[in-house]
Amino acid sequence: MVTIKDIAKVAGVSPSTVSRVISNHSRISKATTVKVKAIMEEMGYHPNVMAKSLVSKTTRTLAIVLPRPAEELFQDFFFGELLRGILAHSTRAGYDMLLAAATSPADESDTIARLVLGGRVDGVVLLSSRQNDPLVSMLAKHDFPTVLIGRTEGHDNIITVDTDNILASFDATTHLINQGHKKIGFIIGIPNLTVSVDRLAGYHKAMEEAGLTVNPEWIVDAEFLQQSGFRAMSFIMDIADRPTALVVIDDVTALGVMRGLKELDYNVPNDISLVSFNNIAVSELASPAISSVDIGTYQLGYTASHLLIRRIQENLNTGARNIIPHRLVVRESSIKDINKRG
Amino acid sequence: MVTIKDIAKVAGVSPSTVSRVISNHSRISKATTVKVKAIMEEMGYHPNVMAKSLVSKTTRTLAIVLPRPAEELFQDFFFGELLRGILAHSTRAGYDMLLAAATSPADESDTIARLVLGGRVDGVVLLSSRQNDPLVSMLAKHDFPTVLIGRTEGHDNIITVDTDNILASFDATTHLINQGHKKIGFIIGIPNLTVSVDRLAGYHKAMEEAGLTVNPEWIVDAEFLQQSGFRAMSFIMDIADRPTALVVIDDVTALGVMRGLKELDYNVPNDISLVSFNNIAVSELASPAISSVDIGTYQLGYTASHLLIRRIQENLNTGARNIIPHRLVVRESSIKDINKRG
DNA sequence: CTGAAAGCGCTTACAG
DNA sequence: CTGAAAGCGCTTACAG
Repeated sequence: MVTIKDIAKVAGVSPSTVSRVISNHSRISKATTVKVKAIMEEMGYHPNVMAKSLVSKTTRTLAIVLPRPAEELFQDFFFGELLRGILAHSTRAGYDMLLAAATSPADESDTIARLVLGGRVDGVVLLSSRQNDPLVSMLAKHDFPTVLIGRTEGHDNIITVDTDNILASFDATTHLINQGHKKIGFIIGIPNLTVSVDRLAGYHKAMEEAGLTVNPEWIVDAEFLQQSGFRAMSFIMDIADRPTALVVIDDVTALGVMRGLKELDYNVPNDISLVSFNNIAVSELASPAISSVDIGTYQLGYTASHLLIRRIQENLNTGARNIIPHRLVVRESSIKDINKRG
Repeated sequence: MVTIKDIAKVAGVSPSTVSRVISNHSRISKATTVKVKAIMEEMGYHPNVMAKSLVSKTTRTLAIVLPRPAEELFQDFFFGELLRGILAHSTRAGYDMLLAAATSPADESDTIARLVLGGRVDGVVLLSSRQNDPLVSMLAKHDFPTVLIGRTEGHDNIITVDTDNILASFDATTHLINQGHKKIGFIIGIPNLTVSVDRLAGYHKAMEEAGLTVNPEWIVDAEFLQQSGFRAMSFIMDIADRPTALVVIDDVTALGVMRGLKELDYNVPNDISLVSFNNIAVSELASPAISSVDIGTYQLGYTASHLLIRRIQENLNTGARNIIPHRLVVRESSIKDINKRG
């Protein structure tokens, strides 16, 4: 491995000078710069990242903390799209991303502590928020640069980027109401995620404002996993007073729901209509195509990375909540009497 | 930030001793060990990762290199599942994963050079293989610990983990032949990926062994992207001598194909049968459910990580190709006359 | 414009 | 069983 000293020796200058050439220091003569750069090129010099980090106390690396059940995580295009947005910006800004997974809840804090307190990363991206997440408190306590995709309360040094999930769910529900539905169910996901809480709240709000009553049986706990979506759906169709439309927590669950409905010989949208969230690529490819709230997933990731890096570099706290706009994409699953060919 | 010196001072020992306690050195008295550990705990000591790396010349970090069009990458559950397998093992082995994306082809080599030659990572995972990939040559030249998911030729210091894609495709095609099909088409993906090349070869082999001729028009270039799958399909159905079955390069493309067929009022599997690859979660949820070759994606990732870390730690070269077995999962899309309810 | 020196936080022969 | 010293490869005041 060729070091700064080797270059210095060959170039006949001091290591300090080589270092200054590398960092484009202003007070270095054109001549030395050119000579040293040529020698670096020739000898295949590559600066040792660790040594640099040790003295600069910065790593140009961000940690992406995967929500605990990494199992489910990658089942969903959603996280892929989020990662894509994060990577797009951070790569451009010259930051590397460290993927931090945890094997167990206890292990999660240890892993983060090791990375954060061990000086391995300059900032942290949290991909989802649970209510009262101890990880968030810990990061806030250390005042460590952190961006959370979702929301949290009582930590004003944690940057958050979020969808207005209450409004998004209000919009989705209202769309179904406008289609003439009065009995609308809701398939919820992992209960303690803030996203689940908020989307459920938006649904209730829309129902209430429209003067519609909600039968508690219409609200079914599912998981993001497809199988559970299926189970949830079998359950809901057996209710005597069953809904004619469903708001589903996300697209993958919606696929499971539709699959189950089909096996039970129900037609979507005619027997039961359906709207979901995230607008992942497959929602367009499903049959029928799924109406879904596009939450600008890529944009969420991109913005998160952007705000975090600004916080790190300029110590700018972008405070409070940063909301990415959403928009409902209406497709076949929520519109009866659609023109069909053939 | 509390350092080894701070601990040493408080404990009344030398920094060397503290260091030895941390690394569980054998010749340290029980008493000192206990005392020092207590103080570390009390003062909230966390070893500086960079300093440690600088002297040990090892980082306990692996780079995952994302195939250039990261755009497409995350469109596919497949890569998510692969990542999941990689992470599962590497986390367990105490390695961190660095996600390396490249904005442009030229940039890709630079990024890797920086990470590899700058001593930032101990090993590299390549997620897919193109033919004659310069990145592979570069890594091989430096004899840098590398595992490639896919295959390559002429570099015996590159560990590879792969599916026997020729056989997998042979099996898929043969399955359709056994269902009585004689005219079978093939929807290919990105052409210069080894996986595309191999799956096409397996298809040809099966057709040939069955004494069936292939109409070149039946082989359609698509992309992994769904839209292209759709386009490819519209094209193929307009051929006079059109196929009655299709082998499709992967599940996401297959979804696009099925979507298009449905819009053109063709029934799968009755008008045209279909088999694809990867067996991602949605292939089971689609209507009809898609027959797909399960290539043990998680296992591919897990094994890749395992072999790479073994190579790093024990300098064991696992040589040649490591093949993960596959198995065809038959579902509705390739079986006519399936019993349907209702 | 450039160099000598100190130091980032750790590890590890060497000596005792 | 433990300490003093040198060193990993870099940066950055300080001095000239």
